[in-house]
Amino acid sequence: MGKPSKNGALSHGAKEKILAHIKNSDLRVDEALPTEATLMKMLEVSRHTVREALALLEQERIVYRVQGKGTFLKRRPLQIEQGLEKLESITDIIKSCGFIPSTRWVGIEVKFPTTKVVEQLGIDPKERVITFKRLRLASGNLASYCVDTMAAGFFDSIPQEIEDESVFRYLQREKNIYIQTAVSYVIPTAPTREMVEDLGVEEDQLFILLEQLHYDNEGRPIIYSLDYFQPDVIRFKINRTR
Amino acid sequence: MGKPSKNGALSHGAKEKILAHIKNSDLRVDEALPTEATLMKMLEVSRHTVREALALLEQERIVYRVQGKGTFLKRRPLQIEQGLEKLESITDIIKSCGFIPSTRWVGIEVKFPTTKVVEQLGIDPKERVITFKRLRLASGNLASYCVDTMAAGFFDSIPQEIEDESVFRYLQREKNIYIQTAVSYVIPTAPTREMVEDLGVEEDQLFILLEQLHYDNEGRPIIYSLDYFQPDVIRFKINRTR
DNA sequence: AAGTGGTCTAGACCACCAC
DNA sequence: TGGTGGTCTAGACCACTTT
Repeated sequence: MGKPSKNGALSHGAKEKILAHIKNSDLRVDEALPTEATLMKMLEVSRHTVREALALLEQERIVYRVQGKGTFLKRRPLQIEQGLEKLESITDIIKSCGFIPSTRWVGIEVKFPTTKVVEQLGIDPKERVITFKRLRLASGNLASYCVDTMAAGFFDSIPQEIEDESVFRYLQREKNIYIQTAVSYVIPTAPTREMVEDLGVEEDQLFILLEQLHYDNEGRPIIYSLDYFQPDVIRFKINRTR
Repeated sequence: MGKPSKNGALSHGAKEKILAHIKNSDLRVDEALPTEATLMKMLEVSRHTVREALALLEQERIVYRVQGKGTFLKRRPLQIEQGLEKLESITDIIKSCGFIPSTRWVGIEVKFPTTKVVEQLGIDPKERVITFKRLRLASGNLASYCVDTMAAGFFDSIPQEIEDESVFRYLQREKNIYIQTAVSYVIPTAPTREMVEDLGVEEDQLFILLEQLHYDNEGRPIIYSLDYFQPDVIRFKINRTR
């Protein structure tokens, strides 16, 4: 019981048990959780493990802790919706909005990179890049137009495989590259000529352009993307913290 | 030396020493830091403290860790600019963009709340709210138009005091309320009629509207605000993480 | 097999809060 | 003064990577 078993299993399990306790005991907002000493006995783990579990709950904004007083249930618990600060594939964003994601391919191009792409991805100008242009649909409605560019070397062949799958998942599965962070610029914009002419978008429809550079867990730039979102369909939320 | 002294001093100090070591030893990107065992000896602290320090450096995206291999210097270290996911007062945002912040007051109103405000702030419809309307300037240029609404009870008198000071700092100093988080919606928008007529804004200028609800550290909603930003002046960046 | 980071235990003292 | 969370030490075993 007290032995360390799998990686992280104990503190994660402790967190879940504390969550269950919160629900079972019908704890209200701003009421105190059991003390750390109590939780040690309840869960039969060390104080360190209890504190790890509480740290997880604090990170998820479910509780707050006050030195000398105790640990308390935070307001609006379990309503923590993901915001833009959380990096998700667009596939997942659409899913979590309650829609069914689908993709309409506009085109795949393999060519030499523009200077902008060379600068952003830090690759050799003589190395080819691959560009995906896709429309992302949420339950059939246009949600966004996405242009993703990365080194062509990531794809051994023209990928029939990605069909409707997230590029994130493809890179992790096939290339063991984990996209961890992105730096995004938010730009309000009117649709490009290409979008009006080829995609039949209204000219006076406002879009949000996310210009993004995606990095893996070691900090290497991997994907440069331009995503034009229709704010009527996808509502942009950001959880900001000091 | 080995005694716990002030709160967090040791692990924080250890972090700073590791940072200094990174600079002194001219460590390059993707090169390994000293192992945890080595750092224990170097810094004369326990492994737990070393790991706390490394966890801080990892959170700040300065290093990454790989089980079984080591801890490595991340790419683009120390280039971590703040993005929108970091909640700052607009005063501070403008400062950190390298501009000199100033404020032009448009008006202060004390009145009964609209239903939207009642719902958002969760206050009594019979309780008065105070609304600040301000233009925020960055080195003289219009950066944003801000409409902030909160319970009038936070202000004992009509505040001459806030003059050019951030509302955040006022609330902390006078009311011991620490604004910790905000939930923001990003909406691309054309200027309102009020902005065109009263403030002389161009009609075809696109704005980003941030509709925000600010919470204190215990999760209580405190400020409801509408901020219209001119994206030409303030560039919106978000650091996204999985 | 050796070395590295990941997790867990047991025990200690400190800083802050309420009584 | 006693209780609470915050930090630190010492020691152990586990999981993953490299030799």
